[in-house]
Amino acid sequence: MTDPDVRDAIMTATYEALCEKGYSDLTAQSIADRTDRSKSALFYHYDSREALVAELIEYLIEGFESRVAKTRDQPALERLVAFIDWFLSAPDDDERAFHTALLELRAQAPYNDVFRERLRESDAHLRHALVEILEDGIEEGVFCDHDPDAIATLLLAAFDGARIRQVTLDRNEYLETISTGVVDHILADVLDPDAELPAEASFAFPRDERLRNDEKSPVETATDDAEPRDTDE
Amino acid sequence: MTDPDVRDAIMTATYEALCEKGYSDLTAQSIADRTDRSKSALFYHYDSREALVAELIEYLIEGFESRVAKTRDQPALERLVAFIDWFLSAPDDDERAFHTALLELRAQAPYNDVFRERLRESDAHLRHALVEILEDGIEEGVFCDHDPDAIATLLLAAFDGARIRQVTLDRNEYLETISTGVVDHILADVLDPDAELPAEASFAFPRDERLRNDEKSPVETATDDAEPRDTDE
Amino acid sequence: MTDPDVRDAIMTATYEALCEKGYSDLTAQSIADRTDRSKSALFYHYDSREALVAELIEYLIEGFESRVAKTRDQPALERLVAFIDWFLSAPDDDERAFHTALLELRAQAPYNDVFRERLRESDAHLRHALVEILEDGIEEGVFCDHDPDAIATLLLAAFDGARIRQVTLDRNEYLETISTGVVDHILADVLDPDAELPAEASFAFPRDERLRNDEKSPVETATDDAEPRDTDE
Amino acid sequence: MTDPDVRDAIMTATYEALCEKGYSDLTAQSIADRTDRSKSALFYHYDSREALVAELIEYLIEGFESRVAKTRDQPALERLVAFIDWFLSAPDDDERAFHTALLELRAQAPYNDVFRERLRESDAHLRHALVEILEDGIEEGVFCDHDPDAIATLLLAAFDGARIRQVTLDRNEYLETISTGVVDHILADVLDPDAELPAEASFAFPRDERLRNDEKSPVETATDDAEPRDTDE
DNA sequence: AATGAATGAGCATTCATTCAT
DNA sequence: AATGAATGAATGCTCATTCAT
Repeated sequence: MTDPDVRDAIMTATYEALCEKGYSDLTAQSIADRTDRSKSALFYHYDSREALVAELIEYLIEGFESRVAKTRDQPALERLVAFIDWFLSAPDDDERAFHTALLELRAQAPYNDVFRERLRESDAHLRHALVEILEDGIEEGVFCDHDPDAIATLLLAAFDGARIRQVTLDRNEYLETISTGVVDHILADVLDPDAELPAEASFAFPRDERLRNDEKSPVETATDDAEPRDTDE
Repeated sequence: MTDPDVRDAIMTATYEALCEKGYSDLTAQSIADRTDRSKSALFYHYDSREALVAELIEYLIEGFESRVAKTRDQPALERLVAFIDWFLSAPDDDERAFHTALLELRAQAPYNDVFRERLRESDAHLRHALVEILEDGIEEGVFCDHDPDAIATLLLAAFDGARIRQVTLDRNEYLETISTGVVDHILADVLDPDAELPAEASFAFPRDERLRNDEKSPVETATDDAEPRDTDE
Repeated sequence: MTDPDVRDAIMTATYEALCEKGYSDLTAQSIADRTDRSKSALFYHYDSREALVAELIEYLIEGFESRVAKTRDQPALERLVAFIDWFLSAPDDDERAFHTALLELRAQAPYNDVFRERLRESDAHLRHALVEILEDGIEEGVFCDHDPDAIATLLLAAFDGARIRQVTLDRNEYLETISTGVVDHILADVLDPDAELPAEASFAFPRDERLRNDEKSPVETATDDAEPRDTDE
Repeated sequence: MTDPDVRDAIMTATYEALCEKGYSDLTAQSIADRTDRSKSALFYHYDSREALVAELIEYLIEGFESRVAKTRDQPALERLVAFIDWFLSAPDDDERAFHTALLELRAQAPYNDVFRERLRESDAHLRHALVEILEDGIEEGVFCDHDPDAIATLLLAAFDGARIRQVTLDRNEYLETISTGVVDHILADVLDPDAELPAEASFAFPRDERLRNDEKSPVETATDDAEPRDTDE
């Protein structure tokens, strides 16, 4: 199978191209451009453009898992607040671009079994992370007894709905309204009367370090030098 | 301006093509095929494929508005239950196809000013309809005093999040969980202690009659894989 | 046959559209836009777009003839200088646009019998006008005896060559070089030793008054209102 | 950069297609048809149809240059006569087709910066070749002292004007008249009294061997009217 | 492992022209 | 005399994918 370094390189390129172009404008060339390999190399390592993107979802899940793992030693309430924050605070440009592209990807899932399967897996991990927080919180006594699954489902729906509205309508203001609503109407019902939700997260849910594009190397777009295209002799 | 009958015909065709093909596979030809006109006729009436779709959103808003109007004489609680039902009950195949296509459209909004503007308008109408119900309910005394705008925003987020999960992950089960959660955790907080949410809607939120495809005339083309989209885009 | 006023209107519109768009971008619509009639009306009066343009050449010839007629009472040398001036002085923007478009038209002649026939006719008139000047000059004694036909042919070639270079290479400087060369090397040979070519024309070769676009009515191009194209409902 | 053989093949195909179809009927397909490659291959090597044609002009210039180089050892008067002959003798069908197409191209220059730039370059080379002849002639003592630049400009104008009339009006007879006129009225003035212009060229200005279409392989397509363009654009 | 070259299928859009009214 | 609506034919260009090397 593909060398992990090569995989990293291709996945990062795919991620960046996806963020910059969006899914429907994502071309094999635009991925290759962000790589020091050729377009053909992509197809050598992956069967199709679709497979490339499916693999990216997988890659992102792995990243998510390892980041969740890093926070497991924190108290449940802290983790919950960090999670909400991660989901519902106004994104910077890079995050926004990613969510935008991810939404496009999700929108393809109904037509694409492979994507759907990967996204289900991703959903499972996300839900699991939240359920874990809720269960740990019950154990820690900061949550009253409740059905963590059902609450997680409801929370994720609200979070997702917040995001889709923010991204598609360009309305950041919804995020805070929903964040407040979630706390007041949903979390209020599961929080132990003696516990209190921290007003602010004591730590930030970590970013995926593999995808940090440290050096914003702008990809030349005008004259694509991957192809001959000789204008002058 | 285009003859209303022609507009109806084109909009219906656009709607059907969109549902069957999805947005990214929506071609001018696929719309024309569902019309007794030629592809060129489409461009005679509308500037571009994009304009055609933008107009469809407008058309759907008009339909939504007139359907909302029809329910204004109902009591607030009934309307609320009907609204939730409309949003959160398991869709039939046609509805599902529509939601799927609509999600694709929304996913394009970040890249497309025209769509975004239309979708904002659509969002405003949807929110307004919900706010209206909540306000009427306060007046009728079935809701305690609260901020209808904030609650509407929260509800719509939860609804939308439910839908996107159902559609993209093919998980109908989420719908009911979220429906129950919404009622128990959000509506419970705004319902007047003396009032009770009907267990079931006494009327169904009406469908858009203009788009009822009575006769499922399968479009046939030579090499056309008549099957609704399947693999990848 | 078509009412002369209508013909004038259509011909003027054709002329203007041709100048503004060039021949290869000349569309029936662009002509109709410069008319208070519809595109269909054009086809009612003329068989085809080609016929429209062919008729324009005819129309221009008529104009040329009547302008030549106006100068027949002038002395040959004055007429010659005016003619050279008309041909070889730096054109203003409108003239340049016309010459540019006309060149395109001429370039189509090898492929188009109708155009070729009309342009031959036009050439004949032009040559005749020049020959007439030369013959009158011989009679007036300002030219020594020579073959007016041959000289006219040579002069027109030089003029035309000057123009094509000026227009296609955007090199106005060629015009003066050639003008001087024509006078020094060609006209010097036919001028009577006692006669002298005026340094400057005493009158300007007249313009075609029918085509003076007095009011530069800018044609709206963006949203063509000749078609429905309803963007919003 | 594209393999020289491939470039040759594509340029030859472009040349042939241009001659046969003319510029306004020149389609990417018509070029590909004259190649053993696909239409897409064209776009792999060149950015656009326009770039293809621009490159052809470049290619022709290279050819011209190398052919000029081959004649530099001839005496100036011989070269001049060969040059005039090349320009002003009645063309065979292939040459005529080429001049026709080239005229169309030149007619596009005012609208097309890329073409204009290339054609300016081409003009510079042509002028330079003529100036060189005149300068060499002065040095050789066969021309009296004169301004080679001005004379070259005048000659080229006359030549070009002769050609455009011949091509667009289908009047070969003009060529000889102008040829004679040029000799009698222009060259007579610069020729040294002791020198004499050869009545006939001792060698022919060479053809571009790369473009010799040895085997007239008629391109066949299903509905293709194989006949060279005929009616209107 | 990697690539340069090539390709075929696909698609939005334009436009001269027609025709019923 | 005139038009709005409609159309069919045509075309440049894109892109995932293949394959010989």
